[in-house]
Amino acid sequence: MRTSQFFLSTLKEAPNEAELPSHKLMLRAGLIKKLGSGLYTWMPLGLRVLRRVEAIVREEMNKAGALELLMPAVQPAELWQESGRWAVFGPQMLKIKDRHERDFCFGPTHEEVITDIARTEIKSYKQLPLNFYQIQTKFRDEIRPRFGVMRAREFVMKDAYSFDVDAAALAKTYARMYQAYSNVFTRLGLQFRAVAADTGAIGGDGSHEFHVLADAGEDALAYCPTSDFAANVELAEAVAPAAPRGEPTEAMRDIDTPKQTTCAAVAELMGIPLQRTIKLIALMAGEQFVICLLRGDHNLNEIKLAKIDGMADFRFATEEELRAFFNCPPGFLGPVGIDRTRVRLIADRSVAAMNDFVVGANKPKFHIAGVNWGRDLPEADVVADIRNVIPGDVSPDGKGVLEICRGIEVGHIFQLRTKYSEALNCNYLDGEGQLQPMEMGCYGIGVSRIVGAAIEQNFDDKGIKFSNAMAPFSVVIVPVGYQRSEAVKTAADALYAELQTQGIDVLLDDRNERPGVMFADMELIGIPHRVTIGDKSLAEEKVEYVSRRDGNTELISQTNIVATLLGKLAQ
RNA sequence: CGGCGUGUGGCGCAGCCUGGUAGCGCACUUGCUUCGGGAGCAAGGGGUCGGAGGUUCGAAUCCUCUCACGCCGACCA
Repeated sequence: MRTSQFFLSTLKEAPNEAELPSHKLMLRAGLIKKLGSGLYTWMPLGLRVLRRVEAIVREEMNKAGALELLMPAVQPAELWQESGRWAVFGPQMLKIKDRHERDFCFGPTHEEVITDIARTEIKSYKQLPLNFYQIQTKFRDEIRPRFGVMRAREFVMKDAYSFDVDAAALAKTYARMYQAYSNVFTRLGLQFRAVAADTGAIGGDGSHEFHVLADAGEDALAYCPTSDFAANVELAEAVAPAAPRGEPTEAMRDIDTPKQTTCAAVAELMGIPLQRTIKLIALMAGEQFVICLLRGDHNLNEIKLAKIDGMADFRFATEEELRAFFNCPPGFLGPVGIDRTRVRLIADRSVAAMNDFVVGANKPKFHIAGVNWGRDLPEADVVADIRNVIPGDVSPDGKGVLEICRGIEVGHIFQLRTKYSEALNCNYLDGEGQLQPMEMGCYGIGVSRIVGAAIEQNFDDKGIKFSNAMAPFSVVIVPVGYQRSEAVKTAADALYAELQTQGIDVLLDDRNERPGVMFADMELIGIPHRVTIGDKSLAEEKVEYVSRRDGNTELISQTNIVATLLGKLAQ
């Protein structure tokens, strides 16, 4: 492609709607253009990137035995009413009516449609297993669209749905998808991690999220650098302290804390580590007043808490409820001297193992130090893991210490089991002629989100650094003086033609621009390999090669440049 | 949904407080010069100031309503 025949629209300044580097760069490079909140046009340059991601996803899905189809983006309400999700999905679903006032939605996902296909098409175990996928535009009316294509309302997703005869067969399909996903992200040249994800009501170890590692990620991940453990922070187990609780060594005493209403402030005043303080969180579970105790440096994990018996439906106590129970303002609350018949006390495992700790005194402007279980207050009613892990915690697999990083979720694989097949009567006949619900799995990849995530992970002050696999063009030829020097024009045209016959996606910048403009544009849009052709080096029958990724420059003879580029692209 | 903020040529902004000819940089067009890191000079084109209503002799500017967009939040005392 010649730039004179293409459409480039680069900007020096980013529109101020963008916050994240990737979002700014995508707008500046002219990859996308915003139409409305969460709605983006993929401009010709950006579409080339999107298509390359799609192509890799498609190849790996096909290789894993999945079959591509394409379902309607608009779906009738009846199917969703049948599965019960018409009401459940809520305002995230864009609902529309046709001219007959019949209800439809713009598909936020396709479980219902695919299950309908399966239940009418698949009758026998002999037809299984099957795995269908599509690359489709979805619409989810996000509460707050942001970060450009990373959290858009309309987006491109690859979604696959598998059907197996039983759980064991599903597990095999699942493992194959796990491998396919790893292949996709590896081929795209991304740093990623597969992490165990929350399986919600279905349970089991049947779900993994694939995250591209980036500081701007919306999810916090806990991982162990010395093993392969990785999990969403909400899900990672905080291992119980190995050492037994120490004996009391201090006497209980009041501490004057006139203004210290937080653990951190109290610890600072006393000159002690935050780890010796305990914070109290008051909740209501139905009519039951509940107190949770956490170490000062820990945070409550509501997902873990909700899994404790009787805590499925809890809420935070109001300030009135707090005052009614403690007769004390927030900021000085503690578990000592309270009426334990009226409260359920849940202690985190780390709290249960503490001695000589500091808590609120239940009177304004005072805390108590030197507090000990058994001696100063009865043991907790429940001891459980109710906190988020923090860096430095022991890894649940015992093979090291946890680190926390941030990630952008770009893939999610899930063993649905029979949730939808039972709801929608999606059954097959087994070898004994018995009707069985199909075992389903679903597997998503955020195709358009990947483009944003990849840029978030690979950019510098000049612009985007695309990998060979994702770049809109693999090589750009920048002739210096294309319109003035016959030698330059001849050499550039010859190289351009040769690279094209080699099947390389090459861009020839034949604009009558100054070199600086061409360099800056090509760096901004992230073409990984640049060949500069000018009179000076041509005199020695050489051209200049520059790598966008590391900035290295080499002078290469004209006879070797094609081979050199082929080598770079094969890496 | 709640809080805050922003809407002025394609992009980035000033002007608004204190009402009186709509401005700057980038981009765009033409000419000349320049030509290996976002050129210089000169001459141009392009804006119902988000929309509606109101106050006023006069509104980008003041008032009311509305729409769009953005940021933060929806949690721990």
